[in-house]
Amino acid sequence: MKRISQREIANILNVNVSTVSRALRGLDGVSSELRQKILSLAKEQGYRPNPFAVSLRYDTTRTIGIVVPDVSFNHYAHIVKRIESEARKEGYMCIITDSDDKFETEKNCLDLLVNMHVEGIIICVSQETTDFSHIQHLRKVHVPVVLFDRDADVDISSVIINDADTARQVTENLIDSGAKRIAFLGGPNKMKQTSERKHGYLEVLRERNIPIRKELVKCNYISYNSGLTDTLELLSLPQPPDAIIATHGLLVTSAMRAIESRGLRIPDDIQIVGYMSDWVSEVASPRVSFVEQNQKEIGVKAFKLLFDQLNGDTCVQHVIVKARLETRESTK
Amino acid sequence: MKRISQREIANILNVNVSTVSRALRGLDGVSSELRQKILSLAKEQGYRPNPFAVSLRYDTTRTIGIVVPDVSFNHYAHIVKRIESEARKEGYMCIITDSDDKFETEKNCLDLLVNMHVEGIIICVSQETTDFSHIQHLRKVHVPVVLFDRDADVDISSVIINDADTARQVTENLIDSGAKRIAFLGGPNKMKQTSERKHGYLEVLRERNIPIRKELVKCNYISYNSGLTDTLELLSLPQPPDAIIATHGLLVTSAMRAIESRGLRIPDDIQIVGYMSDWVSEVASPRVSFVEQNQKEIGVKAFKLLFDQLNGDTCVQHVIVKARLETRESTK
DNA sequence: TTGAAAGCGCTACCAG
DNA sequence: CTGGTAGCGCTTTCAA
Repeated sequence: MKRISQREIANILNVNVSTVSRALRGLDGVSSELRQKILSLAKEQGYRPNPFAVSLRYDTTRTIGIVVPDVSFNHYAHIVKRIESEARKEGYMCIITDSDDKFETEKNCLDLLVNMHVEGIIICVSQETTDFSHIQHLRKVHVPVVLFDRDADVDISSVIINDADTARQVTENLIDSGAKRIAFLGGPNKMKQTSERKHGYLEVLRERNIPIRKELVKCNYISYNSGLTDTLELLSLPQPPDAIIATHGLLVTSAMRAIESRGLRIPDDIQIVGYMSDWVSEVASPRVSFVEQNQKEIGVKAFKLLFDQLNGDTCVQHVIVKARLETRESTK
Repeated sequence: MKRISQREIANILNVNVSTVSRALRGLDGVSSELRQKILSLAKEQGYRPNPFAVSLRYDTTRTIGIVVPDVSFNHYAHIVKRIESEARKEGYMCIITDSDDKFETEKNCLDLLVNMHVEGIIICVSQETTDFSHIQHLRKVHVPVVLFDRDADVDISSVIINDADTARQVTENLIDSGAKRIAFLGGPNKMKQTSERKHGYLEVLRERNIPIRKELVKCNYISYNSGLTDTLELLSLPQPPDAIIATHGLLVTSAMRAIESRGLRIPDDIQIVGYMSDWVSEVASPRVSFVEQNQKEIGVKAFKLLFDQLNGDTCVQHVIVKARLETRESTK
């Protein structure tokens, strides 16, 4: 019981394939009785158009590619899920790839996607990515690209949150609740996301005349282990921090473990605020005050930007999705 | 700068496409100098084979479909990620769909996948699914299927964990640590996964001569809210439970919230064990004793089962991935 | 060693 | 209203 094709339907009914094609697509030029016969046979035999033949014919794949540092990470999983559903509404399929937050793997992902002839790509670059030439190359071969979550000073459309601004909110909030020595736990300094957030943090410290102590700023590779190590170092300082800002979910959870391992209480001994998803904040105990990033909107906007480009819009757009601090129990 | 095709290469070099095709694929029958010319031109022009033409030609799509109740849920995200990487090793692409844990959406997902002419499908059915005819239908149209995580008494290959056995381990462990009134928080009774786990739980109670109190067994729709409601009801009983077994991540976290809202302490006032991913257990506080489900192995085995079928193996296999209790801080 | 032609499933165009 | 045909990019078979 193989799948039936238009040609086979045509043969059975002794008509031409082109007639079958028209009938199946509801085009004019087929008598209604013949159309009925064709449609009912197609239905009976479970006819499904072959999308590969259609793609080949139209030279269009109706497929887009997604690259994320880790699909199983809550934040990205939610964004990807939303991009998918938006894409499907417009008849696009998604190919999802995982760069493992590594530059080399990211290049492989893009290569795979280009091989698959995707019509566009939505990507959150790896934390290692400082050279964007592989992405800019995509535009040369006419593959529209949208960056999200992490962008850079390149001429490519992007969707990010108001990074510096949220860091300001967080820092001010901590100061207002009595924190004197706020530590900053970020990603690599070369990531614009990190530098922006750090900038917001430093700005507020300056405004409030709080001395900036660079031993309280830890910007290293983002991973659970480095978060653990960095936090333990912070807690071992002669004057340890009484608050921590962590710019990534992994850094939040690892920092909390480090704090716990030292027998300190949150928020009494030390406060913590993280950039993390609401759901993870809710699971943690105490619930973590967090920067709500609205993954749904990021997903929607990212697809929209790509969709516009797919439809011929050539201007580069930078969308800022407003994120805001949500206080829970890890701050005073 | 359009993508270049074999024909164009052939035209430029004044040779035939078939020669180009052979050269590009490294087949015999091309002089090495001509092959060199072809390869270098292809490279220079960034030639990429059109996978749609190849698929059409071979009548094979090298694509498989995945259906899960919620891609953004940690447990499934990890399994999907693993299936993807296994599939890629064998040259298969994955189309990932999300049934939202609903029967109707699940049918739509399958329809979409069949339309895309996937060569096989790996699916975790929704909690609403009791009728498996839509899945059995797939076999009629020669689309191999593998169930995972949740199976049923149907003649389809599957990968699940040792459900009843893990429930036994959990129950025994709780009894040994002094629990007298163990509640069971499960999914719908019609789900085999639930009934198996419940069976293990009840069996141990009988063996240990512990009276079975049916008000301690709550098997309803799986959701955060129902978990909350059910747990609050449990805690309001004249003789509330001193331990809870929760068979789904959502039920674990909601139960913990309910417990917290009543001002009870874990594990002193009430113990809890959950079927959840290690990562979520690690984030929670106290760390939750959990049934380690080894998502990687589930993913690997699920793809292997499908791959075997794709290669002509017709026998139905049921694989049991050994899960085991990992005790943390939520039990004594 | 190279070329020519057919065909995968579908659609578009032109003819009857 | 219906049929015939060419062609999307690729591979395969047969012929030169």
